[in-house]
Amino acid sequence: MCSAIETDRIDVLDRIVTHTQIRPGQTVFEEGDEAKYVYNVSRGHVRLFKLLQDGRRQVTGFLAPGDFLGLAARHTYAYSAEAISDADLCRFKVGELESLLEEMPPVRERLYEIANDELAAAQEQMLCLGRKTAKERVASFLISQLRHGANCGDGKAEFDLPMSRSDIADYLGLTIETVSRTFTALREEGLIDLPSTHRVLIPDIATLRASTEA
Amino acid sequence: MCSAIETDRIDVLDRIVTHTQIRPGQTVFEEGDEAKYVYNVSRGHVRLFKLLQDGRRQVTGFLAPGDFLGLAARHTYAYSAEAISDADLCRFKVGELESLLEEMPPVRERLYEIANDELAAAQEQMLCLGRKTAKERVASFLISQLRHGANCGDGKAEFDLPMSRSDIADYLGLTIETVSRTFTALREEGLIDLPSTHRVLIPDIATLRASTEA
DNA sequence: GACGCCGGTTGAGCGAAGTCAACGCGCTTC
DNA sequence: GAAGCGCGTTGACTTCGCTCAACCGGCGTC
Repeated sequence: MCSAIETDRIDVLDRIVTHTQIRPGQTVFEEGDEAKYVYNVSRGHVRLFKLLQDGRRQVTGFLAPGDFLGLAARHTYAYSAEAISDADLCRFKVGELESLLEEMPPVRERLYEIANDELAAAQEQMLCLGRKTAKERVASFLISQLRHGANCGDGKAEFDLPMSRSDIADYLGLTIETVSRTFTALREEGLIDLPSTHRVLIPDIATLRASTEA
Repeated sequence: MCSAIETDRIDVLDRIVTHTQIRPGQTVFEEGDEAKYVYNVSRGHVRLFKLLQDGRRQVTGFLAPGDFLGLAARHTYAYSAEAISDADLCRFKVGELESLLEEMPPVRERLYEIANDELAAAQEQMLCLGRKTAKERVASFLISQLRHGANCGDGKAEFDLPMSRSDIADYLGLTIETVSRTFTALREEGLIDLPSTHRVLIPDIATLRASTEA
C-alpha cells in the first residue's frame, strides 16, 4: 500500500495515514470541496472528472493503484473523483503530509515530478481532444492504458479496461456509440481484439501506435 | 522584469539571468529539446503548442508578460514555444535556478503553485475541447483572456487579443473559419463588440460568462 | 426459468463544424 | 499609387460524429 513512498518510511507514514474503502460509483470528493486530504490509490480504479451545469461530463483522468489523488489541489479540488470499481484508498491530511515533506525533501521532489507528469499527460490529452479523429483518440487511449496492464513480451499486449464505455467516451470527448463503433472498426481492421467487453488484446503494439496519428 | 520574483531578490537573480529578444514567429524551444533553461516572459506574448506528424497543431497555452515557460519540463520540453509578437525573455539555467531555490524555499513554493494553476487550466481546457460547442469555446476563451487585459469597471471590459485567428482556432480545436464565424455570431447577438480585428469589447461580462456553458 | 434492467452494439438520419473557394482589406514594396 | 501578400470573413457544400431508436446478452430478482 502507498507504494510510491519508499518502504523504509512506511512506519512514519503509518502515523498520519487513514485507510478507507469505497464502492463503485461512490464519491471521494467533489469539485469545489475544500482540499483537506491527499489520497493514494492502493486497490481499484478511480475516475476524475468535471461537469457542466447541464450534465455534460469531461473525464480528465483515470487512476490505478499507486496513483495519487488531490496532490495538485490548492485550497479546493479542481475536479470530482469517484471510484470505478471497489477501491481502497490511503488518506493523508494535507497539513500533516506537508510537515512530513519538510523532513523528506526527496519525497517532495518526487511529488513535484508526479505533478509534472500529470501536466504533460494533460497536454497530450488536449492534443487528442482538439485535433485527433475518433479512431486516433481511441487508439491513443488504448496505447496510454498499456503501461498499467500486463504487457506480454514481443509486440503483443493484453489487459483489462476497468472503466465503462461511457467513461471512455467522456474521457475522449466522444459519445458511447462512437466509442463502440470505433472499437468494432479497430477489431475489424485487426488492430485489436476484444476477448470480452472489458478486455483488450493488441496483437501488434507498433501498428496500433501508428494509427494514433497521421 | 521577471516580475514574479520578489523585488528584493533581483540582485541575486541578476547573477544567473540572461536576457534575450525574439521576433514574431521565432522559436524559443521545440518539443523534445533538452530542457536546459527556464524562461520568464518580460515583454510580448508567446504560444505553446504540440504538433502531429501531418502538421495538425494544438496550441496548449498563451503566455503574457510575467508568465513562466519551461518550468514543468523534465529532461525534455513537452511542447514547442514560439513568440507571437516581439518578445523579451529572461533565461535561467535550470541547474542554477535549482540551487537558487535551495536558498529560497518560498520561491520554490510559488513555482509549485504556478505549476498547479497550469494543471487546473489544462483540465479546464480539456472540458472545453471535449464537451463544449464552438460558441461556448470562444466565449470561454474570451473570458479567460480577460485577466490579462484592462478591465474597465462595472460589467464592461476591453482588451487586445495578441494572437491570430489561426492561433485561437488551434487553441480551441476549431478551424479558422469557425472561429471567425463564431466571433461574428457573438457580435450579432450583442455579446461582444470587435472595434478592430485584434481588439474585443465585452459590454456585459456576466452575460458572456453565462454563454460559456449550458 | 421468466422478467426486467443495465451496459454495450448496431442502424438510420441529422446537424455542427470542416472543407474548399471566393473575396475584401490593410500593409508593404517598388 | 499599383501590385502583391497575408490575414480575416463569408458562402456553398460535405462529412464526421451525434442523436434517436432498436436490439442483444448477461445478470440479478422473484
